[in-house]
Amino acid sequence: MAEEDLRRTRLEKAEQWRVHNQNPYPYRYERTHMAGDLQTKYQNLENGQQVEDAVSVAGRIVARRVLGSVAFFGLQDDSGTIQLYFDKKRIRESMGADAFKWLDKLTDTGDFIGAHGTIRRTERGELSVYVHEYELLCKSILPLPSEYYGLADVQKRYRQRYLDLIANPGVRETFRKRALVVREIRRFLDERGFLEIETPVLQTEAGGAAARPFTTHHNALGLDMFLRIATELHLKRLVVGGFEKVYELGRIFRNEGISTRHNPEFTTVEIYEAYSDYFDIMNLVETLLRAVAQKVLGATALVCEGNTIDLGAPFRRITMFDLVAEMTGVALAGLRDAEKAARLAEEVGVEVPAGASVGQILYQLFEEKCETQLTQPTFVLDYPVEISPLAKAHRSVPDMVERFELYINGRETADGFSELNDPVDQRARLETQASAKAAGDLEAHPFDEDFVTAIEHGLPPTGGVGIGIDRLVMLLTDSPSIRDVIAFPTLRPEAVE
RNA sequence: GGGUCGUUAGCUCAGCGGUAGAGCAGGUGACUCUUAAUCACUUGGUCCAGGGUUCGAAUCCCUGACGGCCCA
Repeated sequence: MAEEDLRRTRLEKAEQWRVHNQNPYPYRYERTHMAGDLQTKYQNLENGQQVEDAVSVAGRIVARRVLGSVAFFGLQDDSGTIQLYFDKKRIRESMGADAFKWLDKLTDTGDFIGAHGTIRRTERGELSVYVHEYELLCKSILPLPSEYYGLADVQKRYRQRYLDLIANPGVRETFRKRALVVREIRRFLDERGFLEIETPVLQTEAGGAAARPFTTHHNALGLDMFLRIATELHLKRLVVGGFEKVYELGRIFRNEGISTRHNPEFTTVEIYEAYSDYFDIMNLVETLLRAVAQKVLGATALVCEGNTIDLGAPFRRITMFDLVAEMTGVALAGLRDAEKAARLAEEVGVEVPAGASVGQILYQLFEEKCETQLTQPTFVLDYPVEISPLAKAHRSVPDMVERFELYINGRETADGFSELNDPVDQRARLETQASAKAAGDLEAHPFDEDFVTAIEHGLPPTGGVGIGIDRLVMLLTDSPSIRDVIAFPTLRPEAVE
């Protein structure tokens, strides 16, 4: 039947309720119990047994089976499902002659209903509310996806996520876990004395990461502005200002392609701690991830994409030099001759652009040959200075900085460093970035004078890290696409006629 | 951005050059313990859009839209 006809049929049913003096859109319902709690409470009730405990439940009708003088409805609420058992005789006695007929003729799956009755487990073992009285709470006028097949159309799942949530069990669970992850991270940090401070989303310079920003415009100021691509530069200003432990968990925006691992808006938590270096921060991250997994999954081992991943064991820590040497056989440590490094890279099949430095070649080897193979949690240490303009120079290795990235299941999950607090070095690094930007590098960092000024006032020794919440949730829920962990992922609008 | 696959009833899908189909949902009727209830009858289509080839196109070709997957 055409959608228009289905809608009309249901609108007529709504009208019939009005004719019978029932508002199909009433204002409230006095619910006493949740479906999931009842399932737990009466799990030992035997088939065919009933108790006289009075309950009122409310939710969406997700299944309907009317057998003539008896009816079974599946009711879904936020906590789970429970069956409603209607007996024509009983409904007639408590609600009048036509009440059972209305139930049969004027309700559909998708409607919301409230039901008051007693508890009974049917002969066939389904826990039910044996209904005395029911009340329509909302007449829906569009049909639900198939109860049996669920909703498979990927586009529809993302564009009409509410249908996905109703029809596909597991989707709700993913978003529930996401909320737990966020809550646990905040609890973990708050408990350790970190302060969450919100920093601007609208900025006149979008810095703190190598990425292209979204642009927007402030009308009253007549000013083009950018959406933030990181929270780093403002959080460090707060450390300059004397907040020694700060973090922000929130949305950032990067104007880049969309893939199973990238959404233009995504969530990170950035954490800064004064008087710490990147080793302290690695310890913090390791403890944090373990605590989150324990809270959300009840375990520190998990399975993602068929890989068993152990967050309980100490995370491996290895320098990028050593890792590249181990996985590709190319040993670049101590090498200063870029041309020789390029030849070594090409021998293992990695093409490097002309003029690339040893550091850039190292990083390229790492990206192409190592990254995706890091299944178990691995901190990769010490990055080339060229690609890390906000990290502090390495205390013992020239041309490198004290930076780590955490890889889990082949995906970058966290990025942290001993923060650069030498103002002269910081100014020079950003000047280099600004020249690259002027020369056409769209992802180069902009020069942020105000930030450099803050650093000139003195940033104590500080360690910091950013953790990708979306990727962490993907890991913990075994979701293959970032769209599975973002309720409303970015999609092109459908064509309008 | 490139390659590739997909888009047919409200949902899930078949049909792949000769009158658009099935199951579920919907409608009518039967049925007092169903579980994808069952049984009978039945309504429902811009076959993503536009162009082309053909006596004839959901089907073949081209262009476009949106999406999945792989690659960058």
